[in-house]
Amino acid sequence: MFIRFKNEVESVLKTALKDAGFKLLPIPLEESEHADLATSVAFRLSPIYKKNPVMIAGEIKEKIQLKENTLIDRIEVAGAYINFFVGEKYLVDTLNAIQSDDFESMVTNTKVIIEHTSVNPNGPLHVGHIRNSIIGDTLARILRMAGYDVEVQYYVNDMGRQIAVVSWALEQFVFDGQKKSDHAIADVYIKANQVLEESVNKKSEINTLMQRLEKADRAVIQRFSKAVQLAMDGIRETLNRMNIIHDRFIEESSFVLSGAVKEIVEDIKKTGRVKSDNGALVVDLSDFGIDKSLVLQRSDGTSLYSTRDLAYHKWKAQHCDWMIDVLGADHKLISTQLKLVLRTIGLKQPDVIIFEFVSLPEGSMSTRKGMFVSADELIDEIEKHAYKEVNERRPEKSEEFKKEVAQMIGTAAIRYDVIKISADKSTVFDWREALDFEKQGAPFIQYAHARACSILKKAAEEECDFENADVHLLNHKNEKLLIKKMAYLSNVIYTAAKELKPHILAIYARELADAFNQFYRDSPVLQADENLRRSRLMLVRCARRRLKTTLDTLGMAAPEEM
RNA sequence: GGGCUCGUGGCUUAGCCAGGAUAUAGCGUCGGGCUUCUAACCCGAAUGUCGGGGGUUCAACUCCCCCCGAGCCCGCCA
Repeated sequence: MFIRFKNEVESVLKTALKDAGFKLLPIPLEESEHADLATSVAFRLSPIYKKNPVMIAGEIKEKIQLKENTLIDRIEVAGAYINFFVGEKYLVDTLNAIQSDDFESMVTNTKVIIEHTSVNPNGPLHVGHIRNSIIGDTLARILRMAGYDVEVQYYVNDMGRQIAVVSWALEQFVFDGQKKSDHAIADVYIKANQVLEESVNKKSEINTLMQRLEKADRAVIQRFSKAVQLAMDGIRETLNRMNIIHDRFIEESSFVLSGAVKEIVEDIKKTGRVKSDNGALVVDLSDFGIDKSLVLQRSDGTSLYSTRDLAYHKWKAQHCDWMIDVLGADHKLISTQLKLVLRTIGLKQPDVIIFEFVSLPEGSMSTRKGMFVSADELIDEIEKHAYKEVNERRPEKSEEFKKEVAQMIGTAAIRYDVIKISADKSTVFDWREALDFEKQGAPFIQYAHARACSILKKAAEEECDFENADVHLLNHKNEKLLIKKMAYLSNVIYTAAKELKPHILAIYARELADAFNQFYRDSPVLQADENLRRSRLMLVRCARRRLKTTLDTLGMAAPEEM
């Protein structure tokens, strides 16, 4: 509903500006505590017309003509600001829209392929990787909510050097079948790297494996695929625990086997940018200000990650309208190179979301060195802590209930802590911080939802008929603020989708829960007189829906009781 | 050495791209609130040279330049 209000303000302002004889310029609109929407456009016009901005604001206000059925209730000039306020109609329309499940989606028929996580299958996901997964998954949910047709893909690296090392390692060391398979893979991978670091001969065994693979050697393909499967099974399980969903897993090798990699190398050669450098093929991008040329092919003829990634992106470009990749900060240069190459061969380029690194207090994480905190470890720990919390608060409940709730708030807490931080901030993983349930995180939001559910459950069935609920009775300050906050959701979804910034939804969720808690404190529902009680019940139902939608979009469970 | 990103109360953090009304919130600290729909809640207080310096502007956390600090990257790894 807020979007509609904003559009109306924009539209009447534009007309008023013209009618007052001012030049049209982009109208700055801001939300502030002084108004539902304010503009400082008079300040901008002031130097152009050499006129007092306060006078300009007055002149513009005079010319504003409200249409029928408008959401704008009143307009005030304060200093040089023009302030717009919503009225009762806005509140009524908002509740009606929520009642009829009418979410303003704004996009249709746009196919988006979003790729995220795509971690090498050489070990389990660690706490750095899940930043990628959580950003990607949340964004996918936001885009869907905004009306896009979204397909989420995991690009499986099943033929890089690291996988060659894993497949080699499986034959050198004992694989611990008792362990979760991705963790067991990491064990042998770490050992193999220790050995390889000291032995040149063994390194050449890896090279031989890579060459045989590129030539589609059956036995080698089998070996690699077995190694990849073991790791991927474990990775999928972890993703599943965190409610992270991929629609498709695309194997890197498929682009080599199908000939797509050879094809794209030819495409790129046609641009005249490809040179031979000591037998390797490199692409020159210096005219774009990138001094580092991109290596397409090793001197032994095998392809590289970037080459196969180019083939993958060509395929994606042909199958969607918008590509989004979520990548770690180490991919900044390579993703820029990839985009430029795609551009030179006339293909669509992806929007790349770069997230900065998560490191440990001891330094950066490395699967190869065995320096990491796995996502499984974190989930196990947080669920243990969550269980303790539930057990303290609801000792009377069943074991099953406690476990289920612990699980719901545990993974949500992880997701919230990760998503609330802007992607371009690097962070340091801290156990104490990660397991802290006192802060206003996911459980705070989930608790507001549970409170709403509890009220609704206690109200008798027949009372939940809201045909006759009178919205006009909801005139307490906090009731209005709650409705306004609910009206704002579509705007948050839209902005988060457009700017690819999922963290703003996390912040909104906390504000929405906060607004509900304010209402909860001041407006008793079940004890209120009949008509007021019905109105407030309806408000609770709407709030519950909004909280649930918000939690769903953040990939967090919405417990009815906790 | 070069490139990209970040630097906001003790700690974590929003706002910066599209400059404007007293700089956002959480944790922690201090004080208060459960006979009332779940206190995983609520209310109040203290705490800021928005890394430093210059510049642009009527107006700078926001834009430009320089410096300092941190992270990431800099061809045949991914």
